[in-house]
Order: sequence, then structure tokens, then C-alpha cells
Amino acid sequence: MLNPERTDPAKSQKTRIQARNEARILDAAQLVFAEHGFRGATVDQIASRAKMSKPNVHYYFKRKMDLYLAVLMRTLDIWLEPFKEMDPDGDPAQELRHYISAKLSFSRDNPTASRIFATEILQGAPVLERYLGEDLRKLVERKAKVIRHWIDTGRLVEVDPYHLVFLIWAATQHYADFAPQVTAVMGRKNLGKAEFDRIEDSLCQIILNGLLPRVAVEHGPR
Amino acid sequence: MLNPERTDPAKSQKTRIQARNEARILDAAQLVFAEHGFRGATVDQIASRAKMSKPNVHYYFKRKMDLYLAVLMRTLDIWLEPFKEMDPDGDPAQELRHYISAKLSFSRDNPTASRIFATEILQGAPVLERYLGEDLRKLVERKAKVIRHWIDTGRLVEVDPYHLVFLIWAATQHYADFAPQVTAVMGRKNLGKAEFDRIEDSLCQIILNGLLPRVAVEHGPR
DNA sequence: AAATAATTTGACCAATTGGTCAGGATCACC
DNA sequence: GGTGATCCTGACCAATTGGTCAAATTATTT
Repeated sequence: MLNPERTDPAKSQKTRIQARNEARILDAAQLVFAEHGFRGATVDQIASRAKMSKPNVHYYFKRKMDLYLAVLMRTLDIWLEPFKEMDPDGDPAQELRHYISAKLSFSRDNPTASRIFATEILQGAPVLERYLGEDLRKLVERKAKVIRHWIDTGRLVEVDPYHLVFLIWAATQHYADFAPQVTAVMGRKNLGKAEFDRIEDSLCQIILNGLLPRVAVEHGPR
Repeated sequence: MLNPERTDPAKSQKTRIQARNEARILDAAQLVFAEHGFRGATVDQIASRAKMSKPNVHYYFKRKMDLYLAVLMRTLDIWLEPFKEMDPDGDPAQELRHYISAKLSFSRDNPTASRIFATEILQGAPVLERYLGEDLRKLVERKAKVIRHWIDTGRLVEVDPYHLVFLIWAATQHYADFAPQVTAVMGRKNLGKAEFDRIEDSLCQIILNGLLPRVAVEHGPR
């Protein structure tokens, strides 16, 4: 799918310096792309951030797009991780709680990855377009089937599985993507562990409470 | 707060041509800024989109930043509209349903405004920083008090009012901001009226069900 | 219709941007 | 220490970008 071009493709084994410098460049690129998107970011800015010269960055990554693709690829890996973990044989409430928790951890620990993803989508997903319509679509379809099954067996109330998935994505990613707004509105410098716990409680409270059948409460203890 | 500079400030009354052309420029600018953010957008692109020359755009707006500020200002007006409508004396379920509905209409009818806002926040909110921490913060504080009151009088379950507000923002804005992802995953070209109704049903179902006390169901008919 | 005001734009400018290249510096290996 | 490979970068290039300006054109007023 995404094949970023490097300027030294012949070598399969990276040298010590290559490994070190590529990581440095990608870390820097992630921050710059997260803030300005592809068009708004400059290779010079990325180089500065990585404490290198621009030609040095080009020594490792031929074009700006190769940088972007490399960053996007590793972003996608992280973004997908929590989604793959949803177990169809598990208890719905527990699986969903676990998923929400994992997504919030992602937002807390990888805010710039979340923002890269958001920025790519806001740009109309030029690079990820095909991936979204094929790979991710299949993945969501599978999960939607699991949720549909939970609904049909009375373990969750009737709701559109797709919109449940989008709700969880939106709610959890918000704390990374819109962090400047959230912190400003709450009068905070940043959101710490305690606040993320409170967020998790709130989201699970509302979402799970909204999904679990009310009949169950009537017939049994909670 | 935001004072975009125009090149003809002396005139208080706009000519026919000014009114027409400024609107055209701002419509075009909104689209371009929404996609590429401030840094990534070019005045030339905006001019092309408005079917004008670049110097012509500069005749009306002195600098690129003035364009951005003007677009941001009108974006903020639209963004805020639904929030102001939340009536503290109304029924919680109805008020929240109404707010969710209004926010979804915003996402459906003003996707680029939503994206401009998102892009500004993703960039770290350089322009809106002060507004967020002061005006919006006060506004949210007031609404949080209303929600807190609803909770304390037993009309809503215990939940953090701020995170409820963020949940609604996130869930509803998602359909504008992440539209390429949503449509791709659902295998659609776009989301029509019917789908937005389904979204509204799903979100209200989950969120309101999650908020309304379960005791109330036990004691009375629904 | 003529005069005045408003609008439009081709040509231009300095600065910035993605990218190239050759030569020097550093590293790894013998 | 010598040699070859790898890494780094100042200088350079063409294209792009935000912005300016004066002349031509169009619109409005007298």
C-alpha cells in the first residue's frame, strides 16, 4: 500500500547511525505534520526539530512525501492496535469498556499520532483513501457484525453498530485532537492521569449505561 | 478580539461589488483553509477558487492572516449558535436531544466550518487560544452548572458535566470532521438526510439512555 | 457625456521551499 | 594507520509564495 522511498534501499540491514537518525527524523516529522498537515509542514522545520540539516534529512528520505508516508504508516499501526483487540467472544460490557480504555490510553500516550491521523482525514484522506475504503472498512464490518450479534442476542439494546463505533472513536480521540480546547475550557495546562481516569469513568458510564438493556437491571442485581 | 484588516476601512457602507466579492472570497477561503489549515493554504489557491486574481483578493483583504481571521470569526458564530440555545429551565432529556440535533445539523450543513475549527485547534489554537480560555470557558462553565443542577436534582445520573459536553461535541462534529473516513468505512459517497436521522437516533439513544436515571423507569411509565 | 471613484490585474519583488550535488568529515573494517 | 564506505552540509537551483504597484478597465456620480 504505502511505500515510502528511502535513499538507500539496497541495504537490508540498518547501520547504527541510520537507525538512530531515521527515528529522530520521524519523531520530528510526526510533530510537524501533526500541527501543519502535509502542505503546511516544511522539511526545513522537520530538520530543525531533528537537529539536522535539510540535506541530511534528504539523505535518509528522498522526498517530503516519503517522510509523510513513513509517519503515516507508523501512525496507522498504533491507531489500529486497540481495535484489533476487541474479542467477539467476550462480554460486551467488558469488551467495550476495554476498547474505550485502550483508545483513551492511545489519546493520552500518542496525541501527535492521533492528530496526524485527524489531519490526514481533514485533508480529505488523499493518502489513506484507499486504505479506509478497503482494509479499515472490512475491519469495521467485522466488528459491526460482532456488535450486531450482541444486540440480536439481547445483550445490548438496538443501536446502529457503525455509529456506536464512530461514537467511541470520536469521544476518545477528542482528548488528543482537541486537547488545546479541552484544557483551555477546563482551565488546565494539561490532562493528567487522574483526569483521564475521570474521562474513562464518564464515557463508560454514559455509553455502557446507554447500551445495556434496562430489563437486566430489573431482574438481577448489579 | 479578532480584527481582520481590510484594505478599505474608511467606508462603513459596502458597495454592491464589495459585498459580493468579499462573500465570494470568504467562501473560497473557507474551503481552502478547511483542507490545508493556515500554513498549507495559499492565497493563489483561494483566488482561483473565487475566480479572481491574487491582487484582487489583496484589494479586499490585505494579508493572508486577515482572510483567515475573517473566516474564523464567521466560523465561530456558527459553531456557537447551537450551544447558546441550551435552555436551563427546560427538560434535560429534551434540551440535550435538541442540542445533539442542532449540532448534527451544523455538521451536516456546515462541514467546512466544522473543519476550519478542527484545523485551528489541531494547530494548537494559535488564534483562538485566548478566546477558548476566556469566553468559551465561561460559557461552558455556565452550561456545566446547569447540567450539574440536573444531576443534583436527580434528573440525570452522576457524570462529569464537562465530559458530557465534550462527548456531545466530539460525537456530532465527527460526522463533519471525519466525513471521508465515515463515508469510506460505510461504503458511501456521502451521508444523506436519512443517515443523519439514523445518527441522531443512535446518539440520542446511547447518550440519553446513559444519562437518564434507571430508577425513573422502575417507578413510572415511559 | 464627462469626471471621478472603484475595481481589476500583469508584471514585478524578496523570501521561502523542495530538492540536488560535490567535497569534506566521520565511521567501520582490515 | 590506511582504505573504502557512510554520513553530513554549504552552496546552489528552479519553482512557489505573500505581497506590491501602476496602469487599464469598469462602475458610479455629477
